[in-house]
Amino acid sequence: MRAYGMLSTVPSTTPLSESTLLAALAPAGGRQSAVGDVSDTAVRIMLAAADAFAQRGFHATTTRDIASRAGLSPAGVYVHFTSKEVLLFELSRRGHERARDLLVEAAAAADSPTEALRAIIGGFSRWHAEHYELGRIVQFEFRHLRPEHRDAVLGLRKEIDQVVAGVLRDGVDTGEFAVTDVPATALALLSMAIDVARWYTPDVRRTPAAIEATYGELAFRLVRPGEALAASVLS
Amino acid sequence: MRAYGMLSTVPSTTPLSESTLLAALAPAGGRQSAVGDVSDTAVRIMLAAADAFAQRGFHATTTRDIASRAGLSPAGVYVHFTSKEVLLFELSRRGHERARDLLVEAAAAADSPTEALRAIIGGFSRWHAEHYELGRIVQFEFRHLRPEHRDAVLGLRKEIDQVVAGVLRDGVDTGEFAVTDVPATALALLSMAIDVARWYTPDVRRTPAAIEATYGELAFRLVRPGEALAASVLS
DNA sequence: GTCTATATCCTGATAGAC
DNA sequence: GTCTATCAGGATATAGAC
Repeated sequence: MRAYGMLSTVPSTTPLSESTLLAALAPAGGRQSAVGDVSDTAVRIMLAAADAFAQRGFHATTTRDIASRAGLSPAGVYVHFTSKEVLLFELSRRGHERARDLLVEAAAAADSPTEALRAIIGGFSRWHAEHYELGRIVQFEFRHLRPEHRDAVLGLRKEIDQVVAGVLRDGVDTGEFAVTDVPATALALLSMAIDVARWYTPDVRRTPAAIEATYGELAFRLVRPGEALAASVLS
Repeated sequence: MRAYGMLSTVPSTTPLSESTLLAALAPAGGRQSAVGDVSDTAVRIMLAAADAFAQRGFHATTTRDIASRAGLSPAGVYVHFTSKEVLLFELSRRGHERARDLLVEAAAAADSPTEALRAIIGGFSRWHAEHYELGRIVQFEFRHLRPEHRDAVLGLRKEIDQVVAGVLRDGVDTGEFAVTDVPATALALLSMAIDVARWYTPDVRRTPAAIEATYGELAFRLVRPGEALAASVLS
């Protein structure tokens, strides 16, 4: 994410425009089944669970719910996932990985910290709208993971933090940004994007594309230098 | 919230510095019992439920959990609240009312839109840290309310939105702010503050007071005019 | 790999004594 | 207003036939 322009053959908008939950679960180059190395039935179960978890929450969702949405008997789920919590973990892990990949790719493809910031915060916000179901699971069902699974996901969350903080530091170095507290600003930027998953529904008037543009712009406003500082940089 | 300076005898920091969950549940002038018109036992139950709901979520909390934390038998709860969901509603309603009151008072006590914005976003953020338990219930357990209770709370949420949007419009009118999309900016500002309840715990290094200062400052950065616009206002 | 059937335990809420 | 005891149903997960 520091080598701006080096990977610019990867257009930053392509990975951000996928619109199905299935796409959000799939790794970038997956091919064998729809989602990497798992069976189609397992994918059907994950999609059913994602739907239910996002709609009602982890603990309000029953294994019978998931099974019947996936067209299976209650017992059929356990051939593919050893427990309901493991199913949550799989969704959470894949969702975090996908979100992180989007950020890393968008940052790498940008030609400047300003472009990178717009791309990552705009793209992250759009992702939380387009995939608001998976986004809710990733962001709001986290605490229902068992400790070992929580720890695994925490590592991915730190990577996401680091992408944002890295772009901010780069922009401070080039003078494009004036940020007094990089970790706090990174956190606030992520908060704006994460919260999209809370309020967004397909009924809402704003489109994911509009959200991308608006939040990319708001992100830049939050870090741009003020009048005095801008003047000193320009002189 | 438009009569800046009219209520400046009410210091804006007083309502923001209360630090117990009990204080967050109490209406500003309540006196009879600790929390308005309800019995001490009902308050004990609400505190126990708030603790449990914030820690584990509504559906993962059992009525036996709540009862034992409140020092009651499982049946004892039902004398004071007719169902677990009604208990959630009471917490949610009181929490929303308290948060709204803080915003309204902080906005009214400020001498300018700039001060008002710092006070409401800083104060709202601080509230979500100091009362992160009630904050989580208010912000993240909302969907587990029954439809009629959700509707009641939705009205309060709209009032909160309106306070923020009103301050933004006032600042645009005076030229202190340059905001292209008031509803979107109000939403993003609220997102920053709301998300504090998700990540804050007492273990975290930032204090609620530091969060208030940081987020008040970030809020202003998001709306301040750019160089060109600032110059035209000053000339 | 999927089913039917079921074990085992837990859930929200209530009945009725004190 | 609080208790003990309990209802009636639902929860996750497993056993064993096909």
